[in-house]
Amino acid sequence: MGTKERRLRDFAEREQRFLTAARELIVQDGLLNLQMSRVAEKCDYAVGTLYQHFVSKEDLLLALATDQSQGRVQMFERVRDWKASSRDRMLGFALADMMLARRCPDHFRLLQFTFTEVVWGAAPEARRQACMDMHRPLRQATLDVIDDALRSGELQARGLSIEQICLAPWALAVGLHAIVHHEGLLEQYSIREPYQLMLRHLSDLLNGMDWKPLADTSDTAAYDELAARFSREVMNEDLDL
Amino acid sequence: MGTKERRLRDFAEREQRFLTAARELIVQDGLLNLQMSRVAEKCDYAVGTLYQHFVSKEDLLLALATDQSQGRVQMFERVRDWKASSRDRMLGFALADMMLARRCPDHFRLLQFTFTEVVWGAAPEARRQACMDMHRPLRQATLDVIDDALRSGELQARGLSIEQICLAPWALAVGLHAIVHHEGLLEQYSIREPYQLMLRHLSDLLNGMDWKPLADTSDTAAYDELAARFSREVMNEDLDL
DNA sequence: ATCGTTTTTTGAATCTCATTCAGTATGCGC
DNA sequence: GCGCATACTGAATGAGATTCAAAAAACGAT
Repeated sequence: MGTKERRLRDFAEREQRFLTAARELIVQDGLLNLQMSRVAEKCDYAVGTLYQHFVSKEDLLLALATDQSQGRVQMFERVRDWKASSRDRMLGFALADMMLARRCPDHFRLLQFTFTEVVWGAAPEARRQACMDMHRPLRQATLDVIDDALRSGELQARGLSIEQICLAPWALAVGLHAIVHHEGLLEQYSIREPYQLMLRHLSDLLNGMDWKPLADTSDTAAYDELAARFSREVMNEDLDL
Repeated sequence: MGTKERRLRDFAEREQRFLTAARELIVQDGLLNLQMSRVAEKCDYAVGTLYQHFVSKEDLLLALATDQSQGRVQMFERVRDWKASSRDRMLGFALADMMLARRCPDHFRLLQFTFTEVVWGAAPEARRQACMDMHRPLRQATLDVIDDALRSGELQARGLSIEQICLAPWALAVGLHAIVHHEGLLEQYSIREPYQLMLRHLSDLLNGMDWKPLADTSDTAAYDELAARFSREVMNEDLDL
């Protein structure tokens, strides 16, 4: 019976349309002004139909954040499989985020908001689980690279687990995204290229962890070169720092 | 004319009572369930009176976050003035945050929420400004320590401004707070003592920046010792890691 | 102390959405 | 074409933030 399958496919398709509409509305009017009825209207459906997909607004937001993360996950996996040193791949994760942040800064803002107690706590358990599941490979990619580094001897565990090691670059990245997307903050402190700076700080951190080969972190040309290689070999695109 | 002054004092006092009530309600029922009418009721005032102080819920939340930051600012200033190496003082900032996070984890959750586009963008400009003003000395304390380090030669700028250097530990801290306060996340990855780990990662970062004197970051006893000294000399209290 | 004026407080009414659900339509097997 | 099941609809509901006209309190001059 193919009927049921088609139904399911249609349903999934419609869900995507809702998510796309929501994304567009957020870009247009800001997260602040997102209204459920507008999302439904934009897709020419009644609100009730929208609520067949998402039991609440928080549910929708978390679903959107999860959906948007797909691209990021894929990027991270490509970075993991990149033919580059473990160290360069760690920087590669940061480069991937840089690209993404350029392409759609709203994604990180949404992520920040949905991870807030208010939204996360109000979303249904199933959706939270789905969000975690979506992010698992992203995290795994990072852990894999750390594991590679340990195995190859480029990095010493010094008593830490892979997860514990991972916390450092992870926190650095999360923090930077939060700071960057908090409008008006960085301008005030006259920091122009936060993500470029981020590469350097991450590199300093890796040096501090004694992650071989150690780098001269003040060599800005090296970052440009790495970025160029990254866009060529990972993105097949141009990325101007 | 003392009347006007007294009015102002009373007004400010009442504002504090509203903020305290809000804080208590948040602790009790969670940020999610905070209601303006409850805050007013708890103080035996009508909602309208509450709205004389805060033009919106967002305004109240941001005011609360700002108010709660006072203690943190004072701590940071005490750390800056601590008779310790610039490096230890940087770790001291992290220790101060650790204490605060223990005492009232809600503070960081609230901060995270208010810095979200949705709240920040909906709060009135004046309140945003007040929040920034409150945080300025906090940031300044960090910048001062970095400046000390540069002057004493414990740290080399290597082409970066003080603000740019500051971004690294700042992002690390913000990121860690965000991760820690996102419930259910760390447990999943079996990280038990994130803040303790944080000290080590921060220390690694400082090593990577070549911040003298370089430390053996795997020497956990050293952190305990530092923490003990911190509680004795900065807090005059006991802090168990 | 009394009165007119100004300021503050009040809380019921209003308004804005998110959310629901009784009614309607549509699809499907017979 | 019929009857059942499933999906869709959007007006009605509900929760809670916000407003504002009326009431009360504070003030200050007489």
